[in-house]
Amino acid sequence: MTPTIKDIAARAGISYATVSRALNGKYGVSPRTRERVAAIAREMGYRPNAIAQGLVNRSTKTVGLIIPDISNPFFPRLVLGVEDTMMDAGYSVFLCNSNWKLEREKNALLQLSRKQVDGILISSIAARAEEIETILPPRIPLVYLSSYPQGTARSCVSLDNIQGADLAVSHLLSRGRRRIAFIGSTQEPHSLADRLAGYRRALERAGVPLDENLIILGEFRQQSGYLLIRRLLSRGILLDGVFAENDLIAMGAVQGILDSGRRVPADISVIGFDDIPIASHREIQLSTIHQPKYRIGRRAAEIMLRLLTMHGDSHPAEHAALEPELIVRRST
Amino acid sequence: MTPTIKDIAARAGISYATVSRALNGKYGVSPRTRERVAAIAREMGYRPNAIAQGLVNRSTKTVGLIIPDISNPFFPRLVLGVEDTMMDAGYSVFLCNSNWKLEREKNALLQLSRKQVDGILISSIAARAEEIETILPPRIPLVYLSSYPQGTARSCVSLDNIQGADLAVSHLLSRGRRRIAFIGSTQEPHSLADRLAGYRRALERAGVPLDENLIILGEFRQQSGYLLIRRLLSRGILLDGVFAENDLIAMGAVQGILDSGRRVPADISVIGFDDIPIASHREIQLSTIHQPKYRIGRRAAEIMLRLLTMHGDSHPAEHAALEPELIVRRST
DNA sequence: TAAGATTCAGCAAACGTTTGCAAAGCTCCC
DNA sequence: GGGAGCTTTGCAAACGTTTGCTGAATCTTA
Repeated sequence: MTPTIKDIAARAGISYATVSRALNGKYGVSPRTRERVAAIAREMGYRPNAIAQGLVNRSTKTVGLIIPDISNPFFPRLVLGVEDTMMDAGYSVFLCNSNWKLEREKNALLQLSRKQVDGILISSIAARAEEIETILPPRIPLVYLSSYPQGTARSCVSLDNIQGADLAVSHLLSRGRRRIAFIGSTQEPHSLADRLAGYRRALERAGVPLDENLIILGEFRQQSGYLLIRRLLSRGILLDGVFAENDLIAMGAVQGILDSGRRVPADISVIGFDDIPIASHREIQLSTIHQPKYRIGRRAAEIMLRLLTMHGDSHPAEHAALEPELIVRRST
Repeated sequence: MTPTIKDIAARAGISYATVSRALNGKYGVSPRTRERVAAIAREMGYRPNAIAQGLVNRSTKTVGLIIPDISNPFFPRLVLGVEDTMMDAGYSVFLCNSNWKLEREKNALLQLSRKQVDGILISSIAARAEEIETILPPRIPLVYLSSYPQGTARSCVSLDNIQGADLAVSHLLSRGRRRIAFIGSTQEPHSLADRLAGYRRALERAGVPLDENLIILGEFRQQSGYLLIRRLLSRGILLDGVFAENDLIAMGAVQGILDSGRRVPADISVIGFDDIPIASHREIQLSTIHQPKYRIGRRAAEIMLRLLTMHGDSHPAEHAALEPELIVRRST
């Protein structure tokens, strides 16, 4: 059995309350006993039981991080950003993958609240805040990152998606493209809405008429981009540009375009979103909107830490909207 | 405040012991009170406090997962495999990134043991088992995945690295290559040793003399592969094949070779290891040794679950060595 | 109807900590 | 030498559960 505070107390011939105080550097312990306790603790290989501490302190030094899918290349650096900063602050993080399912997201929220996490960071796929926030006790710190539901009063860290989409589409327009398809995913309703809004805004500002036939939706996967663009092209619909809601879709679209005998970017320019690592690869060179994934994670974690230390006094929600950045590469 | 078992008891006018038994389906509660308790619990939105349960049950339904770097494309699917299966079994998982540093790995181990995790899965960079196993209380279930230290008596799930390297190098030999460089990383000593052993074995069997100048080491990064191969080529060392310890290095090597004016695979064939997602991309087409990352994760988690339910009675270590699979693509 | 068996519920201890309060010991000064 | 005032320590409750033991109530059976 691993030694407890009582074992140390017994060995030192003092009460375990004193041991606790000595170990925690609390006021009211003589330097002599403090040292003695420290020595014995070291010798016995004592490790504080964080569960017991959590029970009495009502704080577990633990947060939950919910994302759709760690194997999607957008998320690893986001997660790393969170993990690094939380770790540095002495917190552990529970990672939960929702697999793009609201049910699993809710379930993760439930499990995390049972586990008494001190806070939750979530890249949510929920469309509306009530869908998930009602699951949680109202005072638990919650920070959205990268994607958040409509109508939330909680802190968010994300890119300005409207602006980003606008940037992407404007770039295509500046390349003389006029028939620009939008290929998106229904998996993240709120991101979709924003990026679609940016798409519309850019077209409108340029005076290019919107063609609803050019808007098609699937999933955030390469396969999806491939199939959707092929279907579009095979229906004989004219287009000279594609704005994909993420890079995976964009890459699939590029393949689909090539496979249908057209050239990229000569015939059709393609731009994605996210700037996942592979997009910059020499053989791929996908134009895209850069998202500073690690920074988003770090920033969200920093906000979380602030909420955590504020210890309940008024939660002024912080909405950090990072600036999107256009990355022009070979595909446009 | 979230309601506790006592609040329910008060509301139902019974002792909280009975509530506990009712909620847990324990023997000795009449159907009537059982139902009443369930109803009240539901109505009050009761959530069992897993921390309190953990304290008395001495089990937290939580495991730790330590990997070097989630942003390395090898790990996400591994992590997903673990997370999915542990989640299904009702466990939560703490994710820790060691950033390839032994110190951080040890620190994660320490934190996890403080947090009273029921078990630990680790993709360790430690060279020898003592370096890390001495940190842990001896009875805690520990499973290595993908990479493990020398001299451990714990369960492991990994590819047969020697066999995999042999396969890769034999493939290059079968393509008529005789001057085959090995580009590896010092970051995982044990994997390195095995893959180097496989490299040697294949050469020896083919009667091809080993040239120590062809063995160079750096890190598991693309950049590293690029720089190392360029250095090699610029020194005028002849070679017609490269076996890289992982795909990232291999991809860097391919770039380096191209940039120095040689062709792949015409002048120099390149094969990697891992089969990360990008390796199969149409524009990349890297030959490699496939690692079933998700399956490794799942398998390790399954072993963990078995250890967890065996509840301490004799830990027969299980060493699962999965079969490597050669994937031939354009780079060879 | 009474004794024995069975069902149901409550008491209290335990898990490993932290911490408010009280007691004990010491120093110091008059 | 006797308090005052301070420092050091201990006692015990608390955090939210689970569970062994005991007792009360109910049911069986002869």
